[in-house]
Amino acid sequence: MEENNIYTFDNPEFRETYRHTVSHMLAQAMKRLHPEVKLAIGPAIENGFYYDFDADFPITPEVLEEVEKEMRKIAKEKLKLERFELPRDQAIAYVKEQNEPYKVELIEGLPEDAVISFYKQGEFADLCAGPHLDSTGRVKGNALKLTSATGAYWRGDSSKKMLQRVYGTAFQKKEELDAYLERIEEAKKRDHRRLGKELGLFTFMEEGPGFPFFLPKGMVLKNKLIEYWREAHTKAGYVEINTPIMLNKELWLRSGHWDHYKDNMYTTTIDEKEFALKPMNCPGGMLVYKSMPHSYRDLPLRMGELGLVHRHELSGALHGLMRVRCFTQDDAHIFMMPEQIKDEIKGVVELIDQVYSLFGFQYHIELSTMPEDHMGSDEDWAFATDSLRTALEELGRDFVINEGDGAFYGPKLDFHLEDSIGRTWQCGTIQLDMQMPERFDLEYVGSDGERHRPVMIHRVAFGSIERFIGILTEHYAGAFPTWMAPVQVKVLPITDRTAEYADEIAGKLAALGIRVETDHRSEKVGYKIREAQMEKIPFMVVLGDKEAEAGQVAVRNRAGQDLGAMDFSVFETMILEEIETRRSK
RNA sequence: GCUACUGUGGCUUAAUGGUAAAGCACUUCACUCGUAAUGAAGGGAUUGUGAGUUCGAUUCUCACCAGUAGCUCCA
Repeated sequence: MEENNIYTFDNPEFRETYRHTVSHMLAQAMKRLHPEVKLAIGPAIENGFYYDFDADFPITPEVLEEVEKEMRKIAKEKLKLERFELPRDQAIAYVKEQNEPYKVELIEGLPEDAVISFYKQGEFADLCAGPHLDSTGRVKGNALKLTSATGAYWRGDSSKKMLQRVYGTAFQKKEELDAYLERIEEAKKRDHRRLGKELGLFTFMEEGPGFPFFLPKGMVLKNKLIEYWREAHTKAGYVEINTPIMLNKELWLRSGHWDHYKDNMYTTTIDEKEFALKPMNCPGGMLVYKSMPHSYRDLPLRMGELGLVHRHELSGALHGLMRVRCFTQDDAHIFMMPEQIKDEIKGVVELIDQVYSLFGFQYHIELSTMPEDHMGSDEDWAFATDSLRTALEELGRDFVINEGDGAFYGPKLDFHLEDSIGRTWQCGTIQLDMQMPERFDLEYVGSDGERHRPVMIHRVAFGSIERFIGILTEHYAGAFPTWMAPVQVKVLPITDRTAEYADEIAGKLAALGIRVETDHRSEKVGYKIREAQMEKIPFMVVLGDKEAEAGQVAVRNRAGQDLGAMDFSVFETMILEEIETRRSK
């Protein structure tokens, strides 16, 4: 409009500057009310900002409220933000004088010749590279909110002191803040933990923290996903195996897990020998490969396994189905000759894309490179990493690089899906592994009659079936497509006179393999519809005297549309077509 | 694991230093009804577990267990 629109939240840089300034106001307000609190850092983040404090009292919701009030006051004071610079040693002296040890540490981490900038607003000045708004008066006091206070390690290092992090968000208009808070509330309604309970999909018990219990309806989801998985993988030329969930220590020593992953493994002693529950499926797969000789003609050998793995995750990391201590990986190990790597990787990327597309998911790919704790030579890592990168480039796929985040045995491509409140979860992964075949001394006989070492890809598409179900639940807000819906049709007789006819229709549907329930309670049809609706059942079949007489069915879908009375055969064709094509809308 | 918080019938919530209230769900009865809640009656909790303070605790304190938010870590 009259002003240049670079000063609106449509401009990400301005949004960041604005929220960064608000985070300084947060620090200023905190210092005014609690001068003894030490300041750490306070950046703008995705949906707001935070500031880390070292306070010797808990920052409770009451404290947040007071601080928030003070922040509004600071906005009203319209304090000018002024930048000033100091040479490094003077800067250190300055923050020492202010008694801010974390700031001292920050500056000491900067180069000798650095010029250090500060921003001053009223009585408060903070170390900062900027940029900032020119005045706290630009900040809309009633459109800012401190949302929570939690712990966070200094410099993200769990061996360092835990500070208290205050999260907040800020907008230019109160309506924008309200809309944002509303969105968060809406997202909570589709939280898979809540829906999982409401819809009777799965549950957790105190007796098994982090170990999900699947209820009959959740089991349908799991089985339908597996059914689809088998179908897609058979078509893509995979075979399937199954290996034990518990194997002896020697195997885990050999695979390297005992040295690199033991902290996360459940171990036990049987007949004075140590065993471990598998945290990954690969070693079992290696043994299967080794159990028979292989020719180059058999390669690539794509060996799938729905493997149940156990990992002792930290208690604080558990999160519904998204982060559990035992889960089913839709794993596969592909053994091949080095020249087959690129094409195989492309094939897997396309298979994963096909799976995610079925559900209409948005996702992004990350390429994770060599971590500090790793096995194998730098050359092997470079070759493997390059194969992954080239495959993606040839497919024209975008990806981001995640430096040093690979598995200890190889680099990987990770596929990340978004949940209902915008958090991303790693699901699919493709890991190139040049160590495991070496460790297990895997071989194939080449066209030259000589023995050669195969290369291996380790990959998952769903990632964890449990996590995938969690994400699907949020994605569909519990209204699963008909092909996987735990109950596909609910038959609702209007009066007892049509009870028998309802049973007949339900019987016909069941005979077609359709998951059907009948509501025989003596309630009004409106009530029965309401319940079926809340259970998010795709189709309701309402049966009254009219339908019974005409031998028809009156169909209603969960979108609230009354599709009217139709012959059973018409409904049958419609629903079967929807199921067979796995239509998601 | 760390920091903070939470824990009341199946679910959602209320209340109090003097042994718990409501709605939904459930059971029964009546009603036999046309596309998002018919009415009535009834059963069901020793307030996560253990210990302490107290004449008395579900309420206060401590420990443990589980969960929530985030950090660290990860599919």
